[in-house]
Amino acid sequence: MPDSNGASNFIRDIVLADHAAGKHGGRVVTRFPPEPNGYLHIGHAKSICLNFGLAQDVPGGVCHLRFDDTNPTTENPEYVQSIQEDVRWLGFDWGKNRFFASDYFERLYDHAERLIRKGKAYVDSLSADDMRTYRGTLTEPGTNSPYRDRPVEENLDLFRRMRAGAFPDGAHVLRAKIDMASPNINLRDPVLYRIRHAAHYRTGTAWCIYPSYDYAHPLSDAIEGVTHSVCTLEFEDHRPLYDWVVAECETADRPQQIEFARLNISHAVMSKRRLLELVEKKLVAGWDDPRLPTIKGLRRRGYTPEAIRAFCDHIGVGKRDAVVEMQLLEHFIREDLNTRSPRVMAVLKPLKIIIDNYPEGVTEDLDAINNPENPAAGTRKVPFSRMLYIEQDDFLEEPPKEFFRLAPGREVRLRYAYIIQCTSVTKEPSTGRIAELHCTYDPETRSGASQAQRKVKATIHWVSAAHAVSAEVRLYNQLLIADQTKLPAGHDWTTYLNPQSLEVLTGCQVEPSLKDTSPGSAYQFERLGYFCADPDSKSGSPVFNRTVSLKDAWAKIHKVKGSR
RNA sequence: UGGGGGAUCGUCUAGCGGUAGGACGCCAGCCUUUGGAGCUGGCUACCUAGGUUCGAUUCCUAGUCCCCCAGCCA
Repeated sequence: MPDSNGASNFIRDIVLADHAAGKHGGRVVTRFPPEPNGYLHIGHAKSICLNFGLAQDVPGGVCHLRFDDTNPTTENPEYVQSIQEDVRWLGFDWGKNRFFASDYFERLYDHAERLIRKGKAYVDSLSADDMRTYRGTLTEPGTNSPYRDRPVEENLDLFRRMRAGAFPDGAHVLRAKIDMASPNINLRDPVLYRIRHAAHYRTGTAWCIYPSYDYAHPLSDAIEGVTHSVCTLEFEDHRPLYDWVVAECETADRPQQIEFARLNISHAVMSKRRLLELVEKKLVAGWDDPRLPTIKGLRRRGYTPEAIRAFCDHIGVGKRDAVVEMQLLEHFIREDLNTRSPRVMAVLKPLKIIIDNYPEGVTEDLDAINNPENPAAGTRKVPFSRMLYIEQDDFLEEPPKEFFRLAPGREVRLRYAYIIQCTSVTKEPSTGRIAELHCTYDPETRSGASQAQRKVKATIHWVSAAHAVSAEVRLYNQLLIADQTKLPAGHDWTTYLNPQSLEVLTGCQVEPSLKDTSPGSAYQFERLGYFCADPDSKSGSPVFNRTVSLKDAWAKIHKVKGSR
């Protein structure tokens, strides 16, 4: 069923059909089940939008937030905290339905003993290496472990002693007794429990055996009454095992696993392993570095939850591997910010100009439109005075044919102000670099005045030198790698990172209205792009992160396109 | 050469028996107190080969290619 934009969501179709047919008694319960071993990224956003969206699609639908914390060595409370913040920030609410797989450890254990009694699970004492050998290969069947036929009582005794801490790590595991000859390797007696003498961030040292994903996940779903358990494609092979666990444990609820294709974004580092490596090697400032596609990184860049949700809605939910272009994500943040972000003037690389015929000590407050797309945003006053800054790129001493901005003798309009003419160029004696420009202005050309309609070939932005606020601007690129899916074997992927991923511009001049900007708010700097006042900046002066440039703005500026 | 999935514009994605639509992107033009935004027009696709059919992207058959699986990770 196509949504407003035409993107498909086959899982929604299934859920809607099940709901209409009265399956599961008409209940719809989904869950977002992150392992708290890292920060959430845009790929998780797809899953979050999907699962919470499904619950919203039917009356009475609910979506749980469940932490799949069955591996004590990788998980910690910081991640739990950040995950919750991000889900909320994205605009979703799990209400009272926050769960932890670790809360089910006792019940999971009970079910395991029952499986043993049913003869459906056994304690294996093979080493990890031997177990691998016995498992066979993709093309050859496995072999039964010599421990496979241990009597139930011995299994029970061993398993209880495993729990009691009688054995070191790796001495034994609990395995499901299914079929060592199955063509599906996941069914060749998968491990249900392993011994790990490690402290868990929630259960401490209460346990030294921990359930595996394949055992804990389906059971946790069933315990919570989840009806539709949505996961990614790589778990398709696990579905028979998922169903086996649910069936053999004879739970009241029988959840259904449905798989979809995970999100890939071109040129973005999306694997948790790599993100963690970037953070740990301090190649980025942290999980919230604006160069990362983490939710927190996107937030610092000025991405809005609305834009991310619209993006997730647009890309659809299917089963084919797909790589979405970064430009599509950027399109959605532009579209969103275009309607809501105020336009302001800022000069990233200042060039001082002096209006020689403008009186000294005089300041005019000129009216500027806050958002042409939204008249309700109103206007603001921008101070104008004798000494101004313009963008270095807006002046060329020897302009080529196609350059229509300021040059010696040339006229140009200052946005919301006057038409000025460049009369002379002053250079630094030592370096020969341009120090400042002298200009004259035409008083009749002020906005609204008699000559205001006079046409000139270009309009440029500016700020008053005496009133401007000095700011730091950080131009972030995404961290690029050559091809995230086809990294040559044996290469250190970090060598593929974009070396120009961060450019810090100090001494930028922004209009005074930005002096006390609220953290996290986004602006459109005229012609320069969208910028977000860094939500977490500790600096005294304003710091702006580039959200995304105006569409192709940089390329066009440098192309010095011809007349308009 | 085992099993499980998947193949429609450059990219995502509709159509599921009547010869392909949308979005991103790109190109051209219009407009503009910035070249942004907006507007107009254009661009390129049904994996291959057979078959069924008046007619197939849609059905059948055989291939091809891509992805996933041999953690006591999730």
